Amino acid sequence: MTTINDVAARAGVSVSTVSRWLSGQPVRAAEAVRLAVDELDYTPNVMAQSLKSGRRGTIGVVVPDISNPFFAAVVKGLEQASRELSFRLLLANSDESNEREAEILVDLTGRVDGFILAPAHEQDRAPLRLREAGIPAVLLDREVTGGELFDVVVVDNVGGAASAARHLSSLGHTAIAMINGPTDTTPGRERRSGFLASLSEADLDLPPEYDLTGDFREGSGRNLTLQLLGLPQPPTAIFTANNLMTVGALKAFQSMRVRVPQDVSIVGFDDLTLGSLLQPPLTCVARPDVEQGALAMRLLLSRIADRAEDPPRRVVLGTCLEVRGSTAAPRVHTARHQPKRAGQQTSTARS
Amino acid sequence: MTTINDVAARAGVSVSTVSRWLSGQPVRAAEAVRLAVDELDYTPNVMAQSLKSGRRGTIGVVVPDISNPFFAAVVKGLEQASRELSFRLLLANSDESNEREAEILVDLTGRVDGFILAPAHEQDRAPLRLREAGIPAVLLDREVTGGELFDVVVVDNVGGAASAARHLSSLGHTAIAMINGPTDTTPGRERRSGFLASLSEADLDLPPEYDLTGDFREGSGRNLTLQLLGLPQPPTAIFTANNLMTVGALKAFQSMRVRVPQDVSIVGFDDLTLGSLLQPPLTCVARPDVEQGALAMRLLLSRIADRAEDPPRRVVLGTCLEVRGSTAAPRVHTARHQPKRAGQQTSTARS
DNA sequence: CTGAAAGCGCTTACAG
DNA sequence: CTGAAAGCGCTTACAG
Repeated sequence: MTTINDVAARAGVSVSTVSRWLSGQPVRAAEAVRLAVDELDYTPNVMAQSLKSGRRGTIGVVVPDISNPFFAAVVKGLEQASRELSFRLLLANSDESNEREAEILVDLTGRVDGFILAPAHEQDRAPLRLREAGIPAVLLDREVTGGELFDVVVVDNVGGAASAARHLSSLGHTAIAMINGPTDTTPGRERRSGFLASLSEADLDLPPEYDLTGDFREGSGRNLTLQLLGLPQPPTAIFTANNLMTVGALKAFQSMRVRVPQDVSIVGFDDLTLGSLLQPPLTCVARPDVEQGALAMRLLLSRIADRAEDPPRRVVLGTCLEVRGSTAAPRVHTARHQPKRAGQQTSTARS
Repeated sequence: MTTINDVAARAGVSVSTVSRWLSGQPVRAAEAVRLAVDELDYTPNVMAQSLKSGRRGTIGVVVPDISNPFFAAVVKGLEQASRELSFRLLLANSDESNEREAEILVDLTGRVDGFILAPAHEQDRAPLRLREAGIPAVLLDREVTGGELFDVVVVDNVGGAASAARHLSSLGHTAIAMINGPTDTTPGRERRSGFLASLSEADLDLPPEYDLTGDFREGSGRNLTLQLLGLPQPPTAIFTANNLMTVGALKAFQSMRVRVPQDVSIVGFDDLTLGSLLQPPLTCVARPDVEQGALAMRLLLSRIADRAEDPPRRVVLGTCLEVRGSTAAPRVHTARHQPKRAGQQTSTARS
């Protein structure tokens, strides 16, 4: 390992001079230093630099599920934006667990200059300690109670869910169910409230048996959909509150040979890679992902650069309802309970 | 910032003793040290520890595209396995660019104890410098010429592609096309050779107009499929060499209203999240992903732990052909050029 | 612009 | 088991 001392000796200057040259300051023996660095193939020891300067050049990124396509896209945006300003990403997966998240935070603190965090739950206390410790952090996609002092980049969950509810009710649905994420997460809480508000504007309510809570993963979307389908009065439309649960719902439909949108309409929060390729194509609430990551990273890095105690910034990104083929007007509500109409239904369905 | 000196003073011992206690060595004043650490809420400075010990506790991970679901799953496996042994992940996205990859490698060297690398191209020279520098690295999913000394975890590309070709030829297809990835990548080269070998076993060949090369991204899959569809003699079956290009092909089919499998059969390398939900469900060559990541990480960490110069290890994971609905026997080869049979075709297709 | 010197916070032989 | 001391490789006032 060649050190700054070797370079200094070779260039015939002091280590101070080499250090200055490295940091871009004007130096008389610039050429000699450059030559020595080249010949010795010298690279500064990053750990030593960090120890002295206190800068780590690294951002901690904590997401609940890196294999969720939404977060994968977010991480792509984070990586791009961080690269532009010569920062690196220390990535960790909390697996939707607040314990794991807390561990990660203490583990990474001291290795990073700041955090991008999508907390597992809104009640997580661990992120608050970041603020106390004066470590810059921006919350992404999810917030935390008591975290008013954090910079935040989120999506308009309320508006997005409301647009889904409005769409379904305007089609004439009255038996509408929701498969929501945990209400102790920001998306779960906000999508629920937006959906409910929009339903009640249409004078509809959400009976308990239609008001289901999953965990944002595929399995729960599947199981809760099966549960809905088994009801004496199944809903004619379902809103699934994120991409993975939508996938689960679609798989449940397939296994039960339920036809979309003839038997049931579905609208999901989040688009799917193959959403437009499905038969029928999926109606969904789309939103930016890569851009959200890039935005959050720029916000964090500017916060780190100008350590100014500017007031916390809050960015809310818009959603877009993509109306495709998985939603349609309901059939007469109790149709499937009227044997005399069965023939008619069937022929309609097969035409 | 409280330091080891503060703890030593408070506990009434030397810093050596505190340092020993921290590293788990037996110490007489253990209780006093523990108390001081607790009261002072002391956390060792990681940078200082690294500077002295030379250990960084971090693994560099370089993938071509983090938003590709395959690599997202791999990263999930990498993260899990690294966590088990108290290592962290410095993640970077080379964006399929070898220049970017080379930059990343020099940027991360000095910050990590080893690399997990999926090289952009097989001719990349940058990874070889890792070996020269004595930095442990395992190649994942992709290899590099001259990299025989690296540990490697790959999938049986040849066998997987061969099974796809065998499947198509056994269905009776003779006009089979391939949309491959760059042949300067391991998957591109090997999937091509496996596919070709299996075709020639069936006495089939791959004419130039059926032998297309994309870039493993969705856009190229789409464009090349459109190109195939525009041929005077379009193929009756297509093999797409990765998940993203398969998505592109499916979108091309949809936009051209080409019916699968009636008009054309498709088999893709890699399963898709919604693969089984498509209409028809996608026939594909499936393979492990999370497990591949976990395996590669364990290999690397064991290499770092026992710095033993064991001979390089090479792990080849198996694939599994999932026969679903997107492949079927071809219609009579020149059917669409025989107007007299058009009526028959149509009625068959609609039944 | 420059060099000598102190020090960032730790670990690790060394001698007890 | 323990402490004093050297040193990991750098950066940064300090005095010229």
